[in-house]
Amino acid sequence: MRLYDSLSQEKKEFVPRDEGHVTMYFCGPTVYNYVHVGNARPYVVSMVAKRYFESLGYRVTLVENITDVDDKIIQKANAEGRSAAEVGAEFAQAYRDDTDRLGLGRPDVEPLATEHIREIIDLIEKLIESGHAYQSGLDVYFKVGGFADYGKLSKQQVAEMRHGARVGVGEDKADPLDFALWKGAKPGEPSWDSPWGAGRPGWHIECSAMSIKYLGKGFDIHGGGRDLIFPHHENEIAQAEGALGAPFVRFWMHNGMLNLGDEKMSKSLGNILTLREILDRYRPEALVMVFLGSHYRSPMELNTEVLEEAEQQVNRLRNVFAALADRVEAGGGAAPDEKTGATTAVALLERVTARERAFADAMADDLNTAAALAEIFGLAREANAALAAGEVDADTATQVRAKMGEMVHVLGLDAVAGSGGDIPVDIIAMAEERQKCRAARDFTRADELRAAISERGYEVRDVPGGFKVVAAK
RNA sequence: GGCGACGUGGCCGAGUGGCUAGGCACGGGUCUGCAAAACCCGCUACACCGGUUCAAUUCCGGUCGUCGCCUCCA
Repeated sequence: MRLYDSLSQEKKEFVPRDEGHVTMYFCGPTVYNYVHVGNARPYVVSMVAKRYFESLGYRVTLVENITDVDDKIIQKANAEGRSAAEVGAEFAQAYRDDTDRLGLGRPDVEPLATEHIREIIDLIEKLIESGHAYQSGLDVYFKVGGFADYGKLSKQQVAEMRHGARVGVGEDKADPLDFALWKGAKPGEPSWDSPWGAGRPGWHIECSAMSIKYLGKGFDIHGGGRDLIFPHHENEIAQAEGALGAPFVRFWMHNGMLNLGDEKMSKSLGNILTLREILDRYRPEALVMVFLGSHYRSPMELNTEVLEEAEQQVNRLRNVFAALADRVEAGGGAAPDEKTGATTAVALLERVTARERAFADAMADDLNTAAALAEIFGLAREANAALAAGEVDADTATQVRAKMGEMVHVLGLDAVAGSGGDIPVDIIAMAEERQKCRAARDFTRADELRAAISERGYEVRDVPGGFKVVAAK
């Protein structure tokens, strides 16, 4: 496959460092509150990438950190009279709960900064020994001027950056561009013992320390939002390569930002910004669908329109899976056909093969999920058409369903292939009652029953020889 | 000011030097007691101005506009 690397700014052929094993690290959220819906994008991108690599037969180790110590967490804790650890733990769990609802599974490792203080201190010591860092008062800073490649990821000129650089209060840096590796403890702050006294790690160092710990030097893919390119990832490179004396990462993968500026969203729904709120209003797979609909590197709109549209797209895929399942359940062969005859099922399987290939090509081209998704929709139309024509036998339906199931699985849309859950018996009873009314041509009563079923969140459809009840949403 | 991305049909959004993206919405039809689902048909675009080319939405230059980053925001 070919993967875009933000450092070289080009698509490159992706071959893992270790044969058969892909190593990935993504920057997760800082948990000072419920996560913003924007935090869901790198999570979804990384999980889909993992699934894709797995579909190619690779073993994948995906590490995604959770930053549970930083200024905002401390601020919130102090404002609420709680400990920073308590606030961090609460929202780290909320983050896991929220992303769990997306149904994509969990990264292989989700390290917390506070549980890796030892590794962080070790890395800082290495940087001091190699002359890349220095102690100043109770703080330790990285010496940017001593790292020749500084700026290579963000394409910034060090001299230019120096113009606008600010130095915060209480900081005593040799160069305004130097950044904190270790911050001496101030009153009311959580701290850990270190060779430089009690303090806490700077933001960037945890990712260098933890990614190296779990994935080693020169691992395959390091990802996160574009906005992290500078300073976060630039600094990670400086720290890691300064300490390792070797390349840190092989591919830098950055997802585009979400555009939430749509006034309709804020007007009608009151500024939905947290992932939690979105998931309370829309099916999780609809949000995943929205993410898949645009390329991961592109900026993306997120508003009520696109979410509602995605709900429709989810319905469409659900329907075709349900139709295939029904065909399988019905069993038997295809209805004899006048023109196309027995070859139609074969033709459909050929379409499946062609679509699978196009799907694979799209994903192999820098994870083009939008194009891959188009293949699934195309196949949905073809399968529906063949089903409607009665040209699909149960065996073919089984195969088509399995192949489509594999495709939606790679994209993390397993939910659309599911049975949709059991229909409550009383709903079934109402639908049966309705059938009797229809048979008796009591359409008024039949329509009342359908309305009642609809109010319970289900939809009854008349199909040849009976009826079908589906969850409305 | 510096770095980077981007301007596609009613909306979202892929992609390409000449060949239908896809979805949603909309209109017409088939089916149907009604409806839904599904299928068929229609809707055919590429900011603007130059240039290169037999041919540009697709390459090059410029203009206008939008967005992200430029010290701690995915």
